[in-house]
Amino acid sequence: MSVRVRFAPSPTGYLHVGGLRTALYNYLFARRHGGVCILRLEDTDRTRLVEGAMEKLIESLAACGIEFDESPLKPGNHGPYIQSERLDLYKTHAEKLHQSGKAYFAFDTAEELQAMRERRQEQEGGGGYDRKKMRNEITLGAEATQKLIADGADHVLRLLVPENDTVEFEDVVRGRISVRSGDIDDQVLLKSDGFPTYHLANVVDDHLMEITHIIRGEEWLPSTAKHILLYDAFGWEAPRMAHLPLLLNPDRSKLSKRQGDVAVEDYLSKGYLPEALVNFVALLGYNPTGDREVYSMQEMIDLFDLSKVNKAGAVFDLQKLDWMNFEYLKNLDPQRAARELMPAVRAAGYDVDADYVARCFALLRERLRFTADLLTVGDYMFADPREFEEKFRKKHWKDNTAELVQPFVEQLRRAETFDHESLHKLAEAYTAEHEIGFGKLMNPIRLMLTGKGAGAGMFETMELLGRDTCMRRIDAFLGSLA
RNA sequence: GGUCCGUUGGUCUAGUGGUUAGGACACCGCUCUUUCACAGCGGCAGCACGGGUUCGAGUCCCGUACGGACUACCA
Repeated sequence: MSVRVRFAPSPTGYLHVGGLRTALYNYLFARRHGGVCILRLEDTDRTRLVEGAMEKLIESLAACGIEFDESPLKPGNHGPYIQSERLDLYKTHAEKLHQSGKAYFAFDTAEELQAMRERRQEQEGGGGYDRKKMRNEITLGAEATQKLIADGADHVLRLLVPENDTVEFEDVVRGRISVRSGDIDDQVLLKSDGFPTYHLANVVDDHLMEITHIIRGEEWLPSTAKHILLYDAFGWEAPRMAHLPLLLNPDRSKLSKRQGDVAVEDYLSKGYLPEALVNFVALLGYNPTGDREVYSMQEMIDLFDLSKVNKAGAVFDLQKLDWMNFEYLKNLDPQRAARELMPAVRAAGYDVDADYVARCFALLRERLRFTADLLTVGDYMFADPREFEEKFRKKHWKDNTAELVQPFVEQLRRAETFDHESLHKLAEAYTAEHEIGFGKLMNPIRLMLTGKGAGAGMFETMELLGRDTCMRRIDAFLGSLA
């Protein structure tokens, strides 16, 4: 049987980084095994609909290189792929469950349920839905139940959980898990608005869509027993389960908005490269080899092994993300960087072309954290410096510096060629002749040309800037001293 | 409270009975050097605890502690 997996987010309006990892593992697993990866939208909560959420989700996923074989935008043979368009399916399956005596109707109000919970908490130290004491098909009988429904009473359908049973299943990452059925609540399957709950919709869809492996976050582990019960009730075989460890805040609680960014789009708009984010997130709770950190998508696919996924949650460490991003930044194609930078370059009013920006990026990339830093870290590549760092100036510009540098400046003005190699030779000859250290000459030049004490090699910088710009800046600086 | 799950340096991890417990981030130091970076080299630091099983346990079993998730007509 060929592998079919799905990523099934609810449309909250953004893609959570934890969701990104879940989607990624599903994608990797499918690709690794020549299977199919499906995107299904779980929008059964009508109170939490967000406009345009699906498009955003798909966009973020696509930006990270995750594409689906079947999705709402690319239907296959198992559609529809949006749960709100599958209501009839849930209804007919719920009916089957009711007819076979595996589920029953209930009429309790929210207040009654609340009161019941408080009572059980106090008197019995907890417990789920008390089916023998509440208003439902079991206490009321079939006839009264039918009449109530016919009269239009609000009702839900609940799963009749067997009393003395043990639910067991094998999780790919956690091994055998077993739960006593007595500890499982009579879960609501159909809500009073006619929509299914997650549990029903999920099970019905996974079966109908012929999902072979459910790969999802650990927060679903406690619900899985309920789902197994549902598969049993339908007489279906359950897919293989794999519950991924949670992504954690630094304080080891579940990764949340309160403690930082959780949306993929937040990271992308801050300038993290999607490849880096994906690589980073892939290694949270998993490492295919243990002695490497950087993997291309193809390598991750080739090496992916679900059984190697860790059991413990992993802290989302921004410092390591930064490092990972830098690893990708160092190898980023300068032309691509330039392309992404051009709008900002134009907006800043700099009259340079993409090729120049690309060369600047190649020169300065090792001093950037994000691509966009080029415009600040390397501002002097685009405009003459207006300010000169006081500390650097004090340290490298002494009373006799102008005098010492003057002849070299004239050599620069007349130099036959202005490429970095000949400039380097020129400077070497000059410092040798005047018996001064290299820094004595180059630091003042750096100051005059860039205004700051941090930057790429001076000769490469000068070559890129060009002679006219260099001389203009030097003359301006020297002129301002008088 | 109950149920379930987890626990290798500060963080991410490799490790499936015999290793001087490996790698990475961060941190510290050194080297390189025209600045800042990069790079290279070195250092700090770990198997939660207690019992078993075994000739031998980070690895297997039990317990304890700690942590987390779940406990909705949300997903």
